[in-house]
Amino acid sequence: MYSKSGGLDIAQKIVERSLTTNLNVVSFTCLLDGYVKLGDINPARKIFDSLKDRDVVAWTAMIVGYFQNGLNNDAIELFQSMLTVGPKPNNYTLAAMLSVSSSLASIDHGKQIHGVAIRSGEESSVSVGNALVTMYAKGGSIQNSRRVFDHVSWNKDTVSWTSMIISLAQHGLGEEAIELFEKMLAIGIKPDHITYVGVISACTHAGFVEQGQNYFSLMQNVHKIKPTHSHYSCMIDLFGRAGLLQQAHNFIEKMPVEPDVIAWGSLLSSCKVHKNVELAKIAAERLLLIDPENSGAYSALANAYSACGKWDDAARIRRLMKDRGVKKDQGSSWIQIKNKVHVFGAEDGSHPQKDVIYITMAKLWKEIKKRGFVPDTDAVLHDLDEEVKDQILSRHSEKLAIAFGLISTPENTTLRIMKNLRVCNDCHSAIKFISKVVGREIVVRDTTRFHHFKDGSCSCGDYW
DNA sequence: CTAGGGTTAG
Repeated sequence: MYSKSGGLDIAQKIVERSLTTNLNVVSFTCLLDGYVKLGDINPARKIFDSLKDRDVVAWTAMIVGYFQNGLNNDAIELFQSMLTVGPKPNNYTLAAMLSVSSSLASIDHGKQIHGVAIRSGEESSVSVGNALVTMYAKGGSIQNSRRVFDHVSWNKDTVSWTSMIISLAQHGLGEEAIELFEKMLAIGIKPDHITYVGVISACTHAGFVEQGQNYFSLMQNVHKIKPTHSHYSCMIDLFGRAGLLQQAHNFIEKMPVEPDVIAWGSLLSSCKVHKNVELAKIAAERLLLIDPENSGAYSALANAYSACGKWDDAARIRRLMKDRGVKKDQGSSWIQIKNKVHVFGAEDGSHPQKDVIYITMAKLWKEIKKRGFVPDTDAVLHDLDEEVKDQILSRHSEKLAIAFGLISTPENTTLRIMKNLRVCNDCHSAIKFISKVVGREIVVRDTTRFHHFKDGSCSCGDYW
């Protein structure tokens, strides 16, 4: 029965357990956890429901199970019933719930869990502290991350330092991230392979190519960490974003492991930024060999062609993509106003206040163009009239979310926007202007990082 | 038996 899909391990675990303990909560929680690891959440829940004496570990295992299988709402629901009818959450439970919070649209939930952690005296537990640092950073407040890191009295370990370094890097504070890494080394905390992913990526986003290379050597020679695919990809990204495409290409061709999707994807996106069609073709072809379903490869390749006006080639790629049935993910942005999350797609006409939103955006669009903003019509993938392109750009989801935020909040309020994809070039430039025109701070969360727009510039220093 | 940190892209 357990012979397939790794089930043998579970069976073995149970047998071992039942030899050393009585066959009760512990063994069943072990079984529950086994199902969770296989992604079989329903049988896991059945076991949980059938348990008579659920202890804190069983509750936590079930909550974690939901989280790891992407079922945030179920995790939250179960945690809430744990608070009323279950045992007191421990540091494992709270750390897991903070991870759940990190992936939500609003920071409020995370703050509530922080409150629970303080009241139960778990704030200074390492795992809770680490999760707090990440939760606040992903929620947009790097200040709060730093506050936890610096002022909560706790025994910080490698994960703590790594979390803070990565958080700083994601907020465009590459120099501070590197400073912190140096401090970490100075006081004798050992970096591990993930620390180095963060450090090299910090160098990448700060444009420190040479320093990134030095750290890559340090990692191998001093800390004896063997580079993984992640590190090689980080290095390609380091060269590529800096525009050193030849170096990036050399690196990928001669690195000692087979380049993966991320490696080629990274090179491809750099080719797009620096408009190198020839290399983009090579990268995209190699990428599609490994992963023919990769919508990003088609889009990026089409994008590279569009960027230099090769419309026919761009159209050919889009057709190929369609023929192969590969779907492009739709971009969407959302903003929380009071207790409601408002979601926008590109050219979204579904919001009840769409008219006011469009009018607001049109006004802003005019105003920022007057101040020198030039729409990046190259970013539009089709061969259309400039005027139509212009309108498509002005209705990207993040711009609509911002327009809505502006009319729904008092002056000077910081706007916090979330987006499911990377912010496009045009939006990035437009939002800089908007922040200046309306005198507001606008924080936009990408899939992976933060942009703090203020007074006409962005924290990423346009290096993202 | 339960926990915390990750690089590309759309």
